[in-house]
Amino acid sequence: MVQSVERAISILEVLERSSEPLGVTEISNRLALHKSTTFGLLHTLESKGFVNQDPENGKYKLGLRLFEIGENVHKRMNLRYQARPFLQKLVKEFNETVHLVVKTDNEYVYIDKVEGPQAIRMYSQIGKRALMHCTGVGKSILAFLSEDELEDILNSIELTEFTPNTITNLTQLKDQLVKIKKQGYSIDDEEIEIGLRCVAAPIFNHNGEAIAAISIAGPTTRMTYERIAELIVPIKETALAISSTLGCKRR
Amino acid sequence: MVQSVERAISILEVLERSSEPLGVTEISNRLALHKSTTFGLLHTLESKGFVNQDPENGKYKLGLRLFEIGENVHKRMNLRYQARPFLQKLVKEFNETVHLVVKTDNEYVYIDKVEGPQAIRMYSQIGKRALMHCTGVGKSILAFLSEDELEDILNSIELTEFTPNTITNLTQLKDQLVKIKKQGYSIDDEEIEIGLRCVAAPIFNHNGEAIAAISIAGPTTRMTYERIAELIVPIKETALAISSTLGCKRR
DNA sequence: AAACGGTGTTTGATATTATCGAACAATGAG
DNA sequence: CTCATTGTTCGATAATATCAAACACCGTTT
Repeated sequence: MVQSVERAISILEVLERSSEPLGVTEISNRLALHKSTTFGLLHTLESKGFVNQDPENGKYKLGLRLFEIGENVHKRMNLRYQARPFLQKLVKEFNETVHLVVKTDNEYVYIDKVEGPQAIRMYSQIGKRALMHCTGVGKSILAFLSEDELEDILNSIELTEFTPNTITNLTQLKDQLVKIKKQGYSIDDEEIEIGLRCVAAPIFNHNGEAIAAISIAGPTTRMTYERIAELIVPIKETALAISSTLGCKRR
Repeated sequence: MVQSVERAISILEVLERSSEPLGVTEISNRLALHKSTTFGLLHTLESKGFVNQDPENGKYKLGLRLFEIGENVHKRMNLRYQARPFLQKLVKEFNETVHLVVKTDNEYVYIDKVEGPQAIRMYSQIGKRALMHCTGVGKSILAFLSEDELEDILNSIELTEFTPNTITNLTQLKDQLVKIKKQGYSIDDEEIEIGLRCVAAPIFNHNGEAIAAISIAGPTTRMTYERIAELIVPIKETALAISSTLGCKRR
């Protein structure tokens, strides 16, 4: 491990967590570094555009170059761009927030969303992780993993309870995953948050592997069971359409 | 300057430029580094999620963490999120591609776009720079800069000719900027690319400073002068609406 | 106006680390 | 099985990053 690089990245992370720009001394205090060490690291990061210093008050913030590289990372994933029109079509048709989650290693990350026009919406943040055992998208990907992969994941996550509806029993979760695999979609029935319900379906790549999922979510006042029933076919169709763009042969 | 940090960032940039994952040896060759040096740097970057190694073939690519931080940078700018619904409304209404460009230091960067449904569209890349003298967004921000700021920028850019319509004469450009300021919008009339026309308007922050711009662009076959005339009021209104969300008092 | 406190910035000695040479492990091709 | 290439490891040391000390700058207080 290269300590200097670790320190530089720690500086980026401090700035990421901070809601406002920070000065050399403040960053040094937070990371227990000498001021001149911090200054040298910042100078290097600044020369590459990773941070910017406000000439007015000398404080530092994250630079646009990170956005450029980050956007490049995202474009590389290909999925968000191809999926975007499909998400927009769903929102247009059903007026509820639609999410796209991608599976990476052992994490599921929200990489896009198109919000519905309603004032009451599901809150989520692009770039943040999706929980696997108690979200529609999480369960719909889990259901299509190989048994080995599923075991690995189930051995590594905690079935934390968020609401009385959260599935915290492993056997019950597995049973539900079997059902989800059979029906081709999953429902989050107030499992992560009381008052929030969604329906989700998995997206497959050209090898037929579940690599992502989409969901339509909303408050239970609108997301009634009747409404959910109406959404099943469209969300499955949309997930399949996206899968097709990824080269997946129709199942 | 901290050499190790420079090297680590150079690795990220090599991976950014590469269309496919790269191995340790390849990265070392491109950066003239020793393999074990490169390996140490990659190991550190990987531990922080900045790169990932494909266990199948040992090759490295940019990691999702960069996307997370990059998205955070972007959210910090506030603009893209608040502007997005306005852009979507314009696209819905006029069926042409809409762009959002933000001004940072002496650069203008595309930070969002909503593409119209038409097959023939203006090509642009999020995160890339917008030219200042020959794009609608560029000119519409230039027109509202302070004289000092404008002089600095005009002294630093080259009025490169892209088409016979590109303004390459400084006096002519200044004259047009005066006109743009008066009318509150700008037009790119096949100045950056033959066959491409757009109308743009500036966005102001709470201090009344032009910090961004939006544009509607399309091929001249659809973007006729009649069409342009129809778009002026809506794009100015939209830019003003976005400015209002940023706290700008109506001018 | 001067003093004070705090921050950003600079410089050079040296403590510490990053580098690299050598070697090994792993893998795919022949 | 052999060979070539790449990824990975390890430790000596060359080179760098670190930090102590000091300075420049700026806003606040007296």
